[in-house]
Amino acid sequence: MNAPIRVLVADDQALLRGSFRVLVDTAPDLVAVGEASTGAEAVTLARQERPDVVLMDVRMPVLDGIEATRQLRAQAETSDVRVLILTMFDLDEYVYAALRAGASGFLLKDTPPGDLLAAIRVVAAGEALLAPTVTRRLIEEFARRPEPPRPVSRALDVLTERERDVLTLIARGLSNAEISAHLHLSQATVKTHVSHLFSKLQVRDRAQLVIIAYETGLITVAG
Amino acid sequence: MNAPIRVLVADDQALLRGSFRVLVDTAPDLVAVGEASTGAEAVTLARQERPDVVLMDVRMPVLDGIEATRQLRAQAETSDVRVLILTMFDLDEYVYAALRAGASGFLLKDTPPGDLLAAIRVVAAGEALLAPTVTRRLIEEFARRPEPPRPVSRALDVLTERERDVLTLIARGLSNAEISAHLHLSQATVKTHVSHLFSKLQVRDRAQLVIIAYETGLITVAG
DNA sequence: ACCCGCCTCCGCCCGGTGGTGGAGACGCCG
DNA sequence: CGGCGTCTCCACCACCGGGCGGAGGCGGGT
Repeated sequence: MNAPIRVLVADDQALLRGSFRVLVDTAPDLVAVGEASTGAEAVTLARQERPDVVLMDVRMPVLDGIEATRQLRAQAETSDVRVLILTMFDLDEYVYAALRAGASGFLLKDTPPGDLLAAIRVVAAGEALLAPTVTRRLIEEFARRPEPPRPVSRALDVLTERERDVLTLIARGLSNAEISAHLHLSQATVKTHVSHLFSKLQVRDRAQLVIIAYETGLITVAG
Repeated sequence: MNAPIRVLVADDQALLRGSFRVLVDTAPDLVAVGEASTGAEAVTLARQERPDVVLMDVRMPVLDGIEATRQLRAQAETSDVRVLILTMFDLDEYVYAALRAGASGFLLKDTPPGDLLAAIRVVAAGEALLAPTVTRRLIEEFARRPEPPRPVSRALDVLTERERDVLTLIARGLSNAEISAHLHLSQATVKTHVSHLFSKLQVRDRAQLVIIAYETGLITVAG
């Protein structure tokens, strides 16, 4: 059998800390290697005890669980530690911040003991696990966010190649004169293309063209 | 006791379909209400049988599970159906596409029977559930999305509140006249604000203001 | 050969945009 | 109180931007 999974419990409530410790030690393949009552303590203890998993409360004095997670994951010595966040409240801010801080899991404190132990094993194995409500909202957030299949082509494939060139430069902030120089065209030609862009894209002025360029993904913010 | 959870099984392999059906019917609170061997079949059957949960394979003839999910979630009559994706492979493309299509869960076919039944109950309750490996990668993907690190204030905090108002409307494509109407100002005032924006932000025209609005995050693409 | 779409260019007109300079009202603060 | 910043408004002017109509070359498709 493999070495037991080393678990560190960080929570400012002694009672909860104790019961988690007992729970962990009832499992033959898990061993509690320490308790911390603040985030700072958790970080230093983790350096000494080298746990595989830290059960971390969100709300703790001195250093909250989110920030403690961030520090653990950022420091070379402890960056292989998996953090399982345990909280009373599954508030969005907590969840997103925790996941970004590098947590591998997010469970509510009313999780059945057996599930919690299973979660520790999952997290120790390098996988991740979330409470169902958290999963749902993460999915919603994910689905709502970044639609890579931008309707780029959808809206812009009516344009000719040249028109797309001009649109791109407009979206870079160039004037008609600058575009004509840039593409070795006369200003008249540029104006023609611009007019075609207006009618094809159903807009009024170049400012609205810039909007379309961003909204369709022809231009991206970081670019 | 509540009414049993109605489950529809969609998979092109008859053997698998059958065993899932048997499994579902062993649970007293679950009832299998139909089987579909294609995505199209799943969609039409879901309209008749009104299941609470559809167990959906990704790879199916005629209409794949992703697209079938999208159709189920899009149609008013079946949009309250929860879809639980079951697949052999937890490929990234499948996962992301499925979640965006509106799936409430994503499990591998080697999931223990008990876990699968539990997952069906979770999904039927309106929550969500993912296989641990899927969860891990969703979190990574989510964390990698570099949250709007608002350089907004950095560049735009030299602006007065009113100027930001005007900038926002410019970035929506409004003309000076429209802005004046929108903010109950005279066009002269709007022009003043716009001029201030030009000098403060070191740009030449409103098209370039739109660019800045997007680049600083004052305006975001999804909005 | 013919048509059609794209790219290129031209002239004319005019209106919104943008530059400059100034002014009054209000609230804040030393 | 007297400055200071913000918000509001005005007038004048120049020019770029945009609408409109027209035209020629060029390549692809029927």
